[in-house]
Amino acid sequence: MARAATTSDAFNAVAEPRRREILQYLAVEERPVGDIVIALRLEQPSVSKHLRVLRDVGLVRMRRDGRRKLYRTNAMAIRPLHEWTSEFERFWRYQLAQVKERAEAKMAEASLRKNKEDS
Amino acid sequence: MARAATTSDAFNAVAEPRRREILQYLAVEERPVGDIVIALRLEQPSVSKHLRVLRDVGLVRMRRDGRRKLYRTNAMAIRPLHEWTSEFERFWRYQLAQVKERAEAKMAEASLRKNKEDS
DNA sequence: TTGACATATGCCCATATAGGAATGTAATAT
DNA sequence: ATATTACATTCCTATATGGGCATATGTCAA
Repeated sequence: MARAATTSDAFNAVAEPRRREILQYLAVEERPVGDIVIALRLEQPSVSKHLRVLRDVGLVRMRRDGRRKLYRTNAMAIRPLHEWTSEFERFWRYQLAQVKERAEAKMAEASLRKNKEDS
Repeated sequence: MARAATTSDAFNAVAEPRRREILQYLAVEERPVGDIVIALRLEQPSVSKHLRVLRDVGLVRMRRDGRRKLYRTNAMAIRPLHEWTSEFERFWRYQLAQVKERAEAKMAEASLRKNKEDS
């Protein structure tokens, strides 16, 4: 079997670099498909397909405006990803603290050696 | 073309549910492969393959311990994902504020109608 | 109604897996 | 040296895309 369908999971949807770019582009305000095509320099069918995936997982919302369709990022749908990554925050904070501690211990040691030499 | 190789990007690596489970399992402390196999009920070759992907993108670290190999999540490598999702935080906060505001406006309106009826 | 404009889909192809089974390999025990 | 343990890798297969191209669909203008 291959990887689970992108249409069933936000994690898979944002695994695609272009889709991440589209989400950032549409985060501020709604835009028609054509704007995305120009801004990100992608083929129109390609943009439509990515938008389809993003819509299916709820990462973007759409509303019609005449012959155009305005898309916009649904930031709320990104929260689950944010929360998942947050679970690791205390671990990397700990790692950072360790690195700092070791660096300081090294500095102190070097300082001791220096005093010994000077004496 | 298909999606970019998982081995080149942390976003792709965590798109796989099993790999996310492995990362969580290995976040607290280092564990040998066999423990992962038992804890997550996966085939050993499958675990080795996932670990290979995770290692290639730096999401886990490994050290030998006799005939075993101890793996551990490298939380720092998850920071980029956390930061990417954080870029959307102000947008979902805004959305939440909007929802709250509308709800309150509705409540106030209903309250007004109620007073009218009563009078 | 016809035509232009804005998007969405369908098709085909090449590629990237994930899982299963079998096998290879490194390190330790006897 | 040989068996055993603990992993890693390879081979094969079915499936899931993503891009390019052509075409269908929907909406508004003349």
